[in-house]
Amino acid sequence: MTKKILSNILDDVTEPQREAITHLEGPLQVLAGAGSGKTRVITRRVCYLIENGVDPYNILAITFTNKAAAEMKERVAQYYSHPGMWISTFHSMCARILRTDANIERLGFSRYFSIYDTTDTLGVIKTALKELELDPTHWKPASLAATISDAKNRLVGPEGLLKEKSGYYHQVASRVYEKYQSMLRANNALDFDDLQVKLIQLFTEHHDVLDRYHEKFLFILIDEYQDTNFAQYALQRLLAKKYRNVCVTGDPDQSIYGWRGANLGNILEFENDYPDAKVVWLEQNYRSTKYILRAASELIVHNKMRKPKGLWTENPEGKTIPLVYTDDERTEAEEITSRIKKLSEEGKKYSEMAIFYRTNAQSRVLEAALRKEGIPYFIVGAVEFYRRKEIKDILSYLKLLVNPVDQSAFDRVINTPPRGIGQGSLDKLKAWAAAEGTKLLDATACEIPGIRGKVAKGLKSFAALFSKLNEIPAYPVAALVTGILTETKYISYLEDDSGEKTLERIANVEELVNAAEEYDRDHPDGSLNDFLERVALVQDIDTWDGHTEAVALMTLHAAKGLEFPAVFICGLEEGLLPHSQSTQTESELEEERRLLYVGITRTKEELVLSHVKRRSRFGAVIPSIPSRFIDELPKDIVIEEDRTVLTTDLVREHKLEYPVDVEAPVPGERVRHPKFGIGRVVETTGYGKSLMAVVDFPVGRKTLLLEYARLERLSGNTWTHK
DNA sequence: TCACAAACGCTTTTT
DNA sequence: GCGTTTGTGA
Repeated sequence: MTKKILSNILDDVTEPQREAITHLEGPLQVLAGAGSGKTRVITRRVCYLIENGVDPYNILAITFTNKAAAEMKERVAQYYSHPGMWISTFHSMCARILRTDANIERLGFSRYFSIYDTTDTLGVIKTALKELELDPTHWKPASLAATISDAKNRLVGPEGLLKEKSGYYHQVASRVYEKYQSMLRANNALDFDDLQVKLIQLFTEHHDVLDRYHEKFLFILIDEYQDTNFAQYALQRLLAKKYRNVCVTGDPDQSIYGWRGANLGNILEFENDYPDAKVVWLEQNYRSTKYILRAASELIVHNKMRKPKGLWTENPEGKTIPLVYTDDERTEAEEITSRIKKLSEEGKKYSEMAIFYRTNAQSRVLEAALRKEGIPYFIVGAVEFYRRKEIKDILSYLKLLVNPVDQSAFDRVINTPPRGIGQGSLDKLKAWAAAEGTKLLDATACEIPGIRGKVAKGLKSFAALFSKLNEIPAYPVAALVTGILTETKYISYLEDDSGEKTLERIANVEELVNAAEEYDRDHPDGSLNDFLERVALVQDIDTWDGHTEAVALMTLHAAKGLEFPAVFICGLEEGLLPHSQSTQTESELEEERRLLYVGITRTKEELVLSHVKRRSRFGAVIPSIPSRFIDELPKDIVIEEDRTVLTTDLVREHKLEYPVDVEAPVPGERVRHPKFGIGRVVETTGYGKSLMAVVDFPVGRKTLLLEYARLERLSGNTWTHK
């Protein structure tokens, strides 16, 4: 029996794959080219470990998405049941360890901590700014959030931030950072980054805990290692320190999360960290046709910072790659749609096709075109379900029940549905609670000086509501959610709003009840806490099962790790791909190139690229320049199909509906911007409403739409733009 | 306090 | 061009 499985595992693999699968102890690095059977190698290796007597309980596998984790579980289960084996993302693993064995209590939090998403984080930062009496129009909460997140991912604290960077901005950022952290602590909440930071802190400060996990995770596998950031790298080093049985897999050419702190160096320097590491290269591609692979390879060799590799395939040559050129994004969408229809008529399923784009904003037009033709589609990462207002409202009630000091959740529900409690009364309540040392939640049941009448009644009703909700058991979750809906009359609150979204909102709330029911069914020994944690850590991609009979629409980032027989990549234009915000440094540009590389290599058989002559952006029409990456693709297999009707002259002669009434600044001219200060104009593009200027400011290079940017001319007269 | 309108700022990618 | 924030009046 055992023999049979073993032969199964090694039956259909190539020599390099076998080497990786059968490597038992010591560090291992698998450099796996796109489509080289990496997932198969990882799952087979897990099986092989179990086969050789390793207890699944002692294996930790880290994947990039929950979806990938679920798939791996399923695949391993074909061979073995794997009780006790951990397959999860970094973030889920961190949350899970922190909540176990009173671990997080050692760091001064309770195990009922809330996990804050981007929206919650932004809210806390805004409150922090208010308390520090800083102007949020000048100190952008989003930018501060990014600075803080970046620091955390490098394991730099507020003091560290102050030390490493001079300048007023970082002084302020450091203060906000500190305030933000103390507020999170008061709320018993961790943000996404904290999950990792706190676990590292726990491991560093409490060696007994780390020792325990050394003995548990004897074998560690980390996938998509090229996209790990410094904190994740530190976790890897800590966890693998004792037994060094760490296997990392990845492809430097597919590193696309540099902007999120991912460090390509982690994968490039694995051999320095572990000089005795076995290195296996997987270079045979099983996914794509020869043409597709050649297009991808010829593109990626333009990256200078890279280890060269020779990806090859025995697959057939395949079809050439059309590069469709149309007038605008609408005709582009129509062209794609009609090709999808044609493929469908030829027998391809909709679920075998995907459209990739650089920015989410591009999905709207595509969606409209698909809907018009009645083609089913699924958008990965539209407005994420769990980030919607109505869903966050209900979840906030749940969060507050689990974690009564969660102020973010409190702020959200105190007047939702409306109870006549406005900002003024809320401030009074908070001040009083702080002075009395009372919990905010308890304060709602108290007599507050200065609060009478309608507001006092509203507070009382909230207190009564909450004690009622507290009587409902926390599990099953679905019953509690239904209880909240009934007691708060949430549905009729939604119905009071006569807007167009009302029906959709109600449907969403019902969907949440379904999700809770599903959770209860799948997790008989679950808990509300666990449900909330899963919800907080869902990724867009997780909600897509891949079996639905629909065309998949997603960003190039979301496409990582997937494959489709037919792929459309649209918007191959300067400013979009590469994106205008990512062309300042060579490494940013190389990441953009890798992004297109990832997109191309998702394709099995048919690839269609497209770009347009002019595109709407910020509501204005802007002429587009073909992406520089187009020139880097092999001309004999990437064939342009010009479907444009408008001539360039028509565009130039302003036959379009917008007027030309903006006087352009001249390159070299000095200008002042209300936020960025004084800068020098580098170049101008477009005309009329779409006139833009590229300006170098002390804070960096910015592209500004002149109609909106309040640019002031420093030399000579002020020009007017109406 | 809340509803509505006007102004604003903005889009890169996400755990 | 849109969703969010801010300002105004009842």
